[in-house]
Amino acid sequence: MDRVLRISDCAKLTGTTVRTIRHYHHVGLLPVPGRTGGRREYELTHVARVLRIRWLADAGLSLDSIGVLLAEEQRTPGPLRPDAESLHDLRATARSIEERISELRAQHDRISALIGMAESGRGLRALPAGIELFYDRLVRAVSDPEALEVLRREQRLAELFAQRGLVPPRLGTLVEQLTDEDVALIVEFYTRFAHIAELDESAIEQEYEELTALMLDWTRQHCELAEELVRALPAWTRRRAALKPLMAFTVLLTSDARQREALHRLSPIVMELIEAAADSPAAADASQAAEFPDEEPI
Amino acid sequence: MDRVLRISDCAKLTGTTVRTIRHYHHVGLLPVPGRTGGRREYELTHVARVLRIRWLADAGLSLDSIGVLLAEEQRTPGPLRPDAESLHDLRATARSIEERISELRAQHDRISALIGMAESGRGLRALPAGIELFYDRLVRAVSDPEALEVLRREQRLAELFAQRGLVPPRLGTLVEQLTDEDVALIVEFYTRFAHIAELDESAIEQEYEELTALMLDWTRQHCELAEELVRALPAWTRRRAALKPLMAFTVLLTSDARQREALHRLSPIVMELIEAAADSPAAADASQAAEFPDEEPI
DNA sequence: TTGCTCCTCACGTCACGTGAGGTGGC
DNA sequence: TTGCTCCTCACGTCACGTGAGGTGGC
Repeated sequence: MDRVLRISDCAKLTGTTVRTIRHYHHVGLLPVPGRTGGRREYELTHVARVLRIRWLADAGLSLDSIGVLLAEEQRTPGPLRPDAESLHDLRATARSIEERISELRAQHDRISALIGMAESGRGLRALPAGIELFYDRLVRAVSDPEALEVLRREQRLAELFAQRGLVPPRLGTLVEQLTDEDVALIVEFYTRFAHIAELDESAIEQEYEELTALMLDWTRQHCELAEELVRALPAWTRRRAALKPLMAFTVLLTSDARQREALHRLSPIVMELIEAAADSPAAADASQAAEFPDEEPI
Repeated sequence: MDRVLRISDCAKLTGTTVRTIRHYHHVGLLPVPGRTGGRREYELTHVARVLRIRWLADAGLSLDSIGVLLAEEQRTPGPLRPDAESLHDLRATARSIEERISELRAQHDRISALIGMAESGRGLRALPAGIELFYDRLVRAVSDPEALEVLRREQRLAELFAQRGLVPPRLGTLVEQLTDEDVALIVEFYTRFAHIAELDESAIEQEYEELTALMLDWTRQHCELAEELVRALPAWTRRRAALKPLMAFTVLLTSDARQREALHRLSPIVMELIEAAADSPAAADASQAAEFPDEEPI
């Protein structure tokens, strides 16, 4: 008198598909019922089992974990009582769900920014708008063509760094605080850097020192802003070791041998400045780090 | 003088792996550079291309979408300017990320509940605690062994329904409002239902009608609570068509033919009551629906 | 006889990870 | 000579979806 349940009935009653039922057979989660004329005949126990599987799967558990959990069921009927190992597994799964959610949130932030840029017709740029504007300011202030070329090259490099996630949005608002005086100084720096190759061998050593002094002076005079700029960087880029690959990258974009040499001379100074700023007491606040989380080093 | 970039350099500079670089070659996203002695020699263009790919991938775009987007780049150098189709694709991707996030949030809610139950030693149950307690109340109030059996069976059924997500937590708090008087009425109902098979053929028709009257009376006297109970159900279960498979399920658990017949007689009444409550003006508020979203019908 | 459901392989999904087995440069 | 990196297949991942090709019951 009992109506026979076919696989399609089982699927409908459990809100799944025929293929899902077969898959659970395949991975050994669901016993294969007896068959008549080749057709499987399901019973209520199968339906109940599938519902349990789906219930746990809807909580994000893998079929493997479900298998372990339901194996314990065999020994103790009634409500599932996960052992210590399964409880650990549940917690691990919960954590990985949380991680996945925050990854997806980060993705959503990024794609929303992309959509915003596409809609505004600005085109997709990795650099924050504030930094783009800052480069525009510099370009307007530069008269020397060689310096302009160096500047353009550096902007391309900055775009590449930004694509790697090394340029947090905060940096864009910070550079807007720079005065015309600051800009003039930076332009002077770029111009002298661009022409370093034309100097006599004897004058170059002197020029290195003067360029270094220029940087140190500015940093000393704008101590707070400089520290804020450094602290806006992702934490791992502030460590000396991490800057090495970044430098390698920069050097790759610089074809002139003298300019490369200059970079090799100047970079230790920059690193020292950054380390000093990063080690200052105010740098220890965790809020910045949370706002722009670390990524793996290059 | 230019240092040759090996595939490992390219991977390091872009923060990826050698395998990832090769994969991008394989799917045609990244041109394969020339080789010397079998080794590929990468240039800055390759590095820049990989960085762009990673940048977009980190925003959640598929490699296919990235391919389309970067194909537009060929025609117009400089910043990417997605056409209407790509913009549409960006929006679709953003939406699917949002959907995925809310799925994962639902999963997290469920697994958190499971962990809570496991920690409290209660065992994993799909039924809200309030409903478990309600069944305990009923069990204590029942003296008839046959009625107890029907009750136990119904609780098992409720657990299965709960695993399918048909029993929102809200229902648990609602049933706590039921008085001892209500419980007595429900116990009477179960007891008479359990003994329906023992009646004469002639008396059965009368019993059906009296059981129906019992239900209708209670519903009329507790109009508000009854409506709230119905509205707590997921929206799709409140439609007449959706209840059919649920009934099929219930009948499956009922082996006694007379009880089945009773179910077939009583179920249209229940459906009418539910439909009436669902159609009442107060039922149109969307907040309930959002709190417990619809799932696909069985 | 025509649909319908059922059956068993078996490949596809998405973005790579992970060996397997072999070669070239220091 | 020993590591190290490079190369090219090719299978594995996770939970099924989607045909392919064939059979049994109404």
